[in-house]
Amino acid sequence: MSIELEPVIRTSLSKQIADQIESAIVDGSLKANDRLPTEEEMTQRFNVSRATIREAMKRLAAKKLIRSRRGPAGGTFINALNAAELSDNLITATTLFVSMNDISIEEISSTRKEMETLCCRLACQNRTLEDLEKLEIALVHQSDVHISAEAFCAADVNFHRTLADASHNRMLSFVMYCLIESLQPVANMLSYHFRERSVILNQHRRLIDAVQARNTNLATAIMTEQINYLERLQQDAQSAHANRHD
Amino acid sequence: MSIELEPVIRTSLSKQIADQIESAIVDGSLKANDRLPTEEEMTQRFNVSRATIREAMKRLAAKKLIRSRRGPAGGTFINALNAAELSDNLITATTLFVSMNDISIEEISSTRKEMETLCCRLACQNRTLEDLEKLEIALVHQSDVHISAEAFCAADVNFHRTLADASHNRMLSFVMYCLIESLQPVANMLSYHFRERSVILNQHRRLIDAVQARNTNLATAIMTEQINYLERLQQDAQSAHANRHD
DNA sequence: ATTTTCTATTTGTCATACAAATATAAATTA
DNA sequence: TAATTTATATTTGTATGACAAATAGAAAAT
Repeated sequence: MSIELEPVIRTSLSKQIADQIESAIVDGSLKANDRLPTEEEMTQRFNVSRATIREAMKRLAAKKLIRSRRGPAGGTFINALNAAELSDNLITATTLFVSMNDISIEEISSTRKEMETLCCRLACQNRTLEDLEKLEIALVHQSDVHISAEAFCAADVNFHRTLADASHNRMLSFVMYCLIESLQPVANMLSYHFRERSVILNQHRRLIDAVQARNTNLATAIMTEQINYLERLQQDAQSAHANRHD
Repeated sequence: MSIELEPVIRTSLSKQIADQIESAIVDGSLKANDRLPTEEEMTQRFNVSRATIREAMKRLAAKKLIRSRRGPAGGTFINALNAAELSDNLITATTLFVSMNDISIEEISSTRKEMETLCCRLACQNRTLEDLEKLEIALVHQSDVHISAEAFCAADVNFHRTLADASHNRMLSFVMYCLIESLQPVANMLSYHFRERSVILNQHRRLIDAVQARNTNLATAIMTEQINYLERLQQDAQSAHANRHD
């Protein structure tokens, strides 16, 4: 027989259920802090076992779309997602993308350069006194000579995030979080050396001043200088590493 | 008694297991297409029930980190993640971010404008003949007058993605996927009207020609024109909507 | 009035069984 | 012999039932 049979799509029940609920969240029929039915109720509603319901819930929990609590007033609730939580997801995804697809330093670096200079332009335009204060605080933290390499890196991420926030464009901030994190391995490497630390700190000092003065050209120039500097350092480290293996 | 007791952190077992495996993927100890032990083996390895292992697996599956297949040569495998699959995750996150945080049209639009013009610049520099062919095909699909509004939107997303890919910067492509999708509701709205469709199609036509001629200024100008056009349309629609409720 | 205890509810985990898919080996057929 | 079919073992998918742990609110005791 040569009848063309539709290939039966067999998606697991837990995925189907998770997808249904996710759609309901995205299209707004389920709102933040809404409570889902209990697992027991859902077994009846969807006519599947509790194990299946639970697997569906874990799928949603992995995306931070829901949270669960035990007890009488407990249950499963839709999460209100802020930028920090969501960017967590983005960062894992971006990190994996970079490592699994062999994205070159140049690709990351050039994208980041363009976007960070965009942040600088907007920060010069839109920065408030509060933004300047936050940048100063971030720089003070990063300037502490006693902090570990990890702490220096975290402080560096924080400085760049603060700068992104000063653009007063939340969409841009959101996207920047990925990129800042993606170039972090470099900073991680170099922060062991105090000489490189001071170069970075000096650039950040001048960057704040330029943003304060709303000097866009100067600010973008300093940012470009920093990212070029980081790119060069990483390339040097890579070629040194390659030579060791010859 | 006033002893300071460490608050016992009680993370669910399934989350702990999922996190362990995710770390192993991120740090490279688990590579693409590696096979995880069978669920039965993992119950023994982690000393938990199979249900718990399965909940952990579903958490990873939700992030597309693993895939599973039944049967003797089946099992659970680490996924090789390409941009398209990962951007799926990003798009949900971005869509939720935009809807839950009331990100304004201006914020999305200005970010997209900057980044799409960046794509144009790089596309003019780096485009190959293959890229041009792909853009032509994308435009042909979008030009079909018989397609539905949804299909027109999908074709529009495809065109902009193809343009992003023509930049030959995969990091940039990756980030662009979020933004293209974020402005999609607008396109969705206007694609019902054939007059607006033809405006978009005309802009795309000129865009391809400009990229082919490597005319950066012209390409970026057309892109800016399109995004401004979309922004204006959405603002008009919003104010019309607001007036209805006065 | 305050504290303690009880109780009911809900998620978290475990154990076992069977269904469904599927690759490989074995048996059958042309 | 070669191709096809059938059996078999393996692995994930689903169902069921039970109990543990957390916890909010009611009831009881102080």
